[in-house]
Amino acid sequence: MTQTSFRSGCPINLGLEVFGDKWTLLIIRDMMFAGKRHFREFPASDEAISSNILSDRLTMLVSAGILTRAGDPSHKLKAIYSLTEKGIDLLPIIAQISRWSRSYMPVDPVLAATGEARDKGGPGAIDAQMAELRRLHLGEG
Amino acid sequence: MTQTSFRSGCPINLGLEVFGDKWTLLIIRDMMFAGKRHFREFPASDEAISSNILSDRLTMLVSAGILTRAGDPSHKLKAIYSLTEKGIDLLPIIAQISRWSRSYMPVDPVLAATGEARDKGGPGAIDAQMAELRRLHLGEG
DNA sequence: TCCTTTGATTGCAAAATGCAATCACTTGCT
DNA sequence: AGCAAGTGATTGCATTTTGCAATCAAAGGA
Repeated sequence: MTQTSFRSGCPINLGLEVFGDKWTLLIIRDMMFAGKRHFREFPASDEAISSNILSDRLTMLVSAGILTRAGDPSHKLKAIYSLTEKGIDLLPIIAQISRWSRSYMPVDPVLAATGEARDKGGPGAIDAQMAELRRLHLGEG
Repeated sequence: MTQTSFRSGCPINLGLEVFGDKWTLLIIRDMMFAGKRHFREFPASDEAISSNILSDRLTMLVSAGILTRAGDPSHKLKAIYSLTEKGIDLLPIIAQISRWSRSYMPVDPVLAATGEARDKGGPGAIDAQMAELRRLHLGEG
């Protein structure tokens, strides 16, 4: 009985059951845009995630197949988190959330700049960033 | 002091602070794809939202400017919820969540069909559905 | 040896969720 | 007029999740 029971088979619902909370996509954001790969890097963001929630979400994301966890060869206590293709493919969702917020919410202009540049670049800009993420995170499989 | 204090001015975060939970986007989904406009229609969905949470989210969505609430002229107790432009503009986010789930989650094929058709129609299909939602929800302002 | 860094875990208060029952009011039917 | 059904919620209460600070064991660096 290791089967998770979902509330429904609706695609919208299934996505929300995985990342429908206030923290999960911020972790993905930090990995994608700030290059964070180590546990202790995440609480440094403005939203200041606490370590218990961070630990919970990282474990969930690994078990969901969105991240992988590997040991750092140089430091035995250090873990390196990487995006999988499933994780990298969250970028279009994040880009749309960014676009929506830049239209309707009081965003910080400095933080909005990266999203504006991406929009200006068209669909090709997202594809390019996804290709770069594949290089960084799936480099040697 | 009616100002909500956000965790940060990051566009991703600001979106999550509004709809980053397991229910809000399902309500929007039901309005967009099932044409639901009345309180008692929502709990009929597979996920079976309970009335206290539904009430809380509808109030929040109205105060966030994503929905409007109007009385039904024929029934004094009946309320009609409508999407605003800000709400209609959530469709591209929902479409991306749908696309991601159809790639990576065990979606119900019947429920996935509408998303597949939308993808097959390209960006024009989303624009067309948004135009139709404007007609239905913003018809007479 | 001791101090720092690492990825967490623990304890506890506060908030959110989930579920069932109930509410005040209106409508439709007879 | 009377009464059942339908309306958008609210209430009470148990469970779960969140938020915050302190702490942990293992490893590395000096």
